[in-house]
Amino acid sequence: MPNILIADDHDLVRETIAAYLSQSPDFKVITVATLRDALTSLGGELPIDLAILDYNMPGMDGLSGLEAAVTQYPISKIALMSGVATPEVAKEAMSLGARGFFPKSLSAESMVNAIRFVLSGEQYFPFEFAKEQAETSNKADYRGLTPREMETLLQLCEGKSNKEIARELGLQEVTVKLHVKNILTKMKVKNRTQAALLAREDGI
Amino acid sequence: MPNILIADDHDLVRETIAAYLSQSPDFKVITVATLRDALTSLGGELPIDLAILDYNMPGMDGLSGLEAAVTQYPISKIALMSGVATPEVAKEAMSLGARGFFPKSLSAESMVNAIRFVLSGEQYFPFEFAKEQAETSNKADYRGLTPREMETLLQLCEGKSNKEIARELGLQEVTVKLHVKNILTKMKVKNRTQAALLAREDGI
DNA sequence: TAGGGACCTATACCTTCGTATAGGTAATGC
DNA sequence: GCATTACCTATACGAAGGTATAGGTCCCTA
Repeated sequence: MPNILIADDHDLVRETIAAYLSQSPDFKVITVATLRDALTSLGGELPIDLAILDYNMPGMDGLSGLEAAVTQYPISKIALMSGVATPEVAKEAMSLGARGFFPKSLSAESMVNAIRFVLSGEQYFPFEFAKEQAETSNKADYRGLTPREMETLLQLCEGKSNKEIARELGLQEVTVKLHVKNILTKMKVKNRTQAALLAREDGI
Repeated sequence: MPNILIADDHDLVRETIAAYLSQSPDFKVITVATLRDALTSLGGELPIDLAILDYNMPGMDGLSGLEAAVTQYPISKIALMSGVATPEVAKEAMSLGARGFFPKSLSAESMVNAIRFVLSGEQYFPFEFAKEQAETSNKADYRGLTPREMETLLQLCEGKSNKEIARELGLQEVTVKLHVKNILTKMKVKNRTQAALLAREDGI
């Protein structure tokens, strides 16, 4: 009977998922709330077949927590779970050696199927997720910005000055100023700081 | 038998919570994924005793979604659920008429208890949650800023100009400039935009 | 082929920001 | 008492940001 480790700092999420999985009599579920505890469990007596780590969890520090788990315990299958991570993060995780990526938008039913899939040795990466993200974020026409304005906004979000942006994009400073002005108008904000803040809130 | 509505856009979270709650034979659980659907259900045939709305969900738009639900369906009890919301948001929700606030850090067991509590007519607001947040954020000595600099930084994070900040804090503009300069130095950034961005990343 | 949109540049002007230097008050602690 | 620290203000100046107007090229489409 395969042992599954669920690591998520939200008790509610962790316990309900565990409870749901436990309905299937063919796997045993262990739960922890931090990366530290996850690593301890992976190194413990009980052999863990699959560890599902939450992307946002104390100790994860982006993907470095996942990397640590993958390198330290190559025998166990390590998967990432997240409600907020982008497809880029998911791909990065897979290339680091994760065996699966479970978005929280997955149905409970699909989750169980995906787990069986990974346990059988396959990699699970839902492409609908990648597509969905691409469609919803659709950065091309965020607030009606033109492509060039979008590039400028991205630089703005790094806190760069007009001069730096100009150098980066191969433009004159005046041109950057024009783009910035248009961005402010379209975003209905009063200055570059507010634009950067708002864009970040909207996930760029 | 009380009817409970769970509204959360993450299928995995929603369905597992529903599945967990359904283990208790004394309530019936309905689930939806958007505020729109939640409002439809609240206005439907089946009387909803308690609706639990996720704070981050299509249509919520901060707390205005909650407010809409509370005002349109005052007979049903409306509660808010979130994994990220601050105590301030929770308090605001309660003052808008929410009957409960469920952080996702709640254990599944506590969740059930809290639901019963709210169904019995009480308000549920976990104070440990508020305390925990207050301790972890410890805004007092963020990056060695003095109290006055901290106030200035907060204003900075709203994207305000020096003049606006001066008016807000009852200072001369020069004084604000001084505070801003010190903030930039202490935070090791080059301009106000980067300071605002960094402070936001650090959760203010 | 005429118009419209995205794009780039230029000149000019005013505002805001950031830095430097200097001087003053009040509270705290050795 | 004296040093330290936070705090506030002042003058001044160069750098950066934001607005306005105008003119140019490309490319797409009616």
